[in-house]
Order: sequence, then C-alpha cells, then structure tokens
Amino acid sequence: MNTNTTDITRDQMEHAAKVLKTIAHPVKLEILKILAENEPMDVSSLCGHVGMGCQISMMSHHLAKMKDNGVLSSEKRGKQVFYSIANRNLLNIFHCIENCGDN
Amino acid sequence: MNTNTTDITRDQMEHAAKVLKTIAHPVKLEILKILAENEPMDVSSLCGHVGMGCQISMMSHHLAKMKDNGVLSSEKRGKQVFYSIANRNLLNIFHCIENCGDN
DNA sequence: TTAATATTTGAACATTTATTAAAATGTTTA
DNA sequence: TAAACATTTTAATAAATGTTCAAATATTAA
Repeated sequence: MNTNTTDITRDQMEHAAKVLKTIAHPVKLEILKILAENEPMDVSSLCGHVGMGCQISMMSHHLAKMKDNGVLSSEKRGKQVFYSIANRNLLNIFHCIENCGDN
Repeated sequence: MNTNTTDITRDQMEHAAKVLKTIAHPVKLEILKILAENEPMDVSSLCGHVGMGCQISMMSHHLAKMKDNGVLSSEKRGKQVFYSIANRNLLNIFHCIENCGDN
C-alpha cells in the first residue's frame, strides 16, 4: 500500500477541488486542449475551433470562469482578447485522463 | 507550442469531464487520498478518517456516486461494505494537483 | 461621430449537485 | 425472533452550474 500520494493539506484539497470543478466540463476541457496546442487565441477563433457548438457568449462565460479561477490568463490586443493557459502544469491532467479511460 | 497533449477524442473528453466532476469536491478528494494510502475501508472508518466532518449518510452518498462513475469499487463483508479505488491510474491526478497549487 | 466588430455582462430559467434527516434494508448476535 | 449495528435509500430543500438571449462596453474604421 501507499503509492506516495505525498502529503496534501486541507487547503490544497479545497484548492484542487476548485480547479477541478472549473475544468470538469467537456467544452472547457476542449478549450484547454486547444490552448495547449496553439498560440494565445481570441474568443471568436476559439468558438470556431471547438468541435461541439459553442456560442460566443457561452464561450465568454467559460473563459471568464477559467480566468477567475486562475486556469487561464488573457491579454487584450485591439478589439480582441487573447486567452492562454496560465499554468501549463495543469496540462498534466490530460495524461491522467488518457490512462483513466478504461472503466 | 504543442506539449503533446496527444489526441483525445470527444468521447474521452466527455468521459474525462464526468470523472473530474465526480471527484471535484474536497471530501471526495480526501476519500480518494485515504483509500490510496490504505487497505479497503468500510464506510464508518472512512468517516472517522476524513478530517472535515462527514456524516455517515453523506459519506454513503459520496461513495455511491464515486462507485457509480467507476472511480471506486466495493465489496461486502458481513455487515460492512469495504470500498477501494477501482483504477489506481486516477491517482496520478494528485501529482498534477501538487504542481498546480501555485496560482 | 456613427457604424461595425469583438467581447462582456446580466437576467432569467432549467438542470444538476450538495446536504440533511428520517425511514428502509440487510446482517449478525443475543 | 428480536435487538443492535452498518449501510443505503428516499425525499425535501438549498445551493451551485449551465445555458440562452438581450443589452452594455470597448475598440477600431468609415
């Protein structure tokens, strides 16, 4: 027993739950994946890249939430806003996800 | 660019979102951590191990949901039910979590 | 300064999740 | 078989999320 989860404090637990909640949505995960593989991208382009349909307003809501919770960051250039991943460490979650697909 | 997220299908995205949603809760994460570091454990003992309070009924709800979504498995022995982690690959998520605590 | 474009915001509503308490089920022991 | 124990189920309610649409803001271009 003990696969060394290494110690995680209650606060980290709460924080982790918040981050996971923030991204636990198919479109949000896809946004994350798109931004992982591309340069910072503006809102409309993101809508175009997302497979399942996503209206611009919905996209903005998703992005805002992810930004609020520290998952994304944004930069305004002209009339567009470019979003990118705030902390690429989070992307490791995709490696987990692949291995966990066998239920 | 491209940190090799390796291709993930829409279905995997949906599935991943479901699993993440299932565990995106501080108590559920703690349950996961406890079960990661111990032998299969019964419901009452789990209640005792969880730091933040958790009533037995609440615990049962949490466990049921995690089991339904393929995160945990259970075995009945006498009047107790012992829960354990269904797929230990999922535990890698804790390694992600540690690195993502720096927002 | 008006029009056009890009994005955000807010309200309204439906859906899902979390929580609690009480009752029901199943299992062992007296 | 009745009492005691462990867990699940149900129902009721509160809280959080997801979604859509319309209106508001901000920036650039005519």
